[in-house]
Amino acid sequence: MSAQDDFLGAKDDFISQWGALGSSWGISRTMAQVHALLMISPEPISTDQSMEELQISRGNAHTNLKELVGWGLVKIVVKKGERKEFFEAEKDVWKIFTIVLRERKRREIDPAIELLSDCSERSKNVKSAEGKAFHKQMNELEDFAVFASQVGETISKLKYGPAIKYANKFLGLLPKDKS
Amino acid sequence: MSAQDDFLGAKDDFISQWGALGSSWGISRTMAQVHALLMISPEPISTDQSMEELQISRGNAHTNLKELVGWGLVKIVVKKGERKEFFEAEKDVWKIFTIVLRERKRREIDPAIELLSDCSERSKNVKSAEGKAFHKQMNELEDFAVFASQVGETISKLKYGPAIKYANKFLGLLPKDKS
DNA sequence: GAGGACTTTCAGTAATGTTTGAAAATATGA
DNA sequence: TCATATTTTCAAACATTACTGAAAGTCCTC
Repeated sequence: MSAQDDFLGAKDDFISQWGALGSSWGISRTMAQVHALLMISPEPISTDQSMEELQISRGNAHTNLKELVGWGLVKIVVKKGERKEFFEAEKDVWKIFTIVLRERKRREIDPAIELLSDCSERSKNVKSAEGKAFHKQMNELEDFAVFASQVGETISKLKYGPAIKYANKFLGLLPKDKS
Repeated sequence: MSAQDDFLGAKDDFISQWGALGSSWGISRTMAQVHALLMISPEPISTDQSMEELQISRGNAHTNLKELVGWGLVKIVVKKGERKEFFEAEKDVWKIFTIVLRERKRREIDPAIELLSDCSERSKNVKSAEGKAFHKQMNELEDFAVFASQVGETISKLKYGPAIKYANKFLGLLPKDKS
């Protein structure tokens, strides 16, 4: 068993399990696998190469590659002399994180704020106990969502260095675990 | 159109849309709806009441209520003189957040760390360019995942007050937007 | 220990989400 | 312009997940 074989096995495991993890996020299994493949490929790869490596159909490869481009996680590169499009993933982990953070804020937190603010508004004059409890809960959820949104916004604008610096300061502020 | 009617409409919208949002997280639509229902109910509610309000089957109501109990988001309460079980959701928004944070860390980040660490190990001696790129990427992802795990751990242990205090200090550190 | 109130399970069904493959559209170069 | 390489679309097939309803299980109470 050579080191190269170890690596090839690890590569397959990474792609397959990254896919499984992706689906516990909101991302489809295949999209996560395509992303995994691109993330560990030193060279940009084509639709046909993805099809080959992941054993998926052209339509599937195409859709998922374009969706990743839509997320901003992957860029299209055109090699000179070639007609095909090639795809290259962002590899910097902090950049990947901020992209995903921004995208999920936009897709999940922002609509939640809208919902909560609307529900709060529509229940502000209600008299029943049930209604008052509802109004209060809507307000509290909205306040939290707005707060989370601001924190997300702030973090996504940071560079890696400052982020780590703040985080370490923050982590250090807590009492040490005395185990 | 009375204030009470406004509220009833808002309540239905909240339940239905909270469900839709839930499914963009890893949570099933119905589980999120049950959670929404419990979160806005001033009184604990029974399986039959959930079935009635959400128009779902007994089995479905039962499974989702118990799953919420499993997450720690809902508690079973027994009313004296009653044989039925009633269910009551945690309403404190910060507590809900820390419970979800901990649970998702356990389900998503921890397994990722294991995967990445394993892949890093198995590719440490490889010589090819592709293999070296893989090893590097695994290390960087692992470092980040461990870091995220620690931040999550720390936040989930905070009380709401200190969390807000730190966050405001943090938010204030960034240059103001000059628009 | 029988009867009823309630909970739990699960096989079958329904609903939803994903993938395929082939055809249509588009782009490229001679 | 045409032939061909490539991308894009999408209806139908497939896979996965969620839900139902009824039956089995549990736990009281008399």
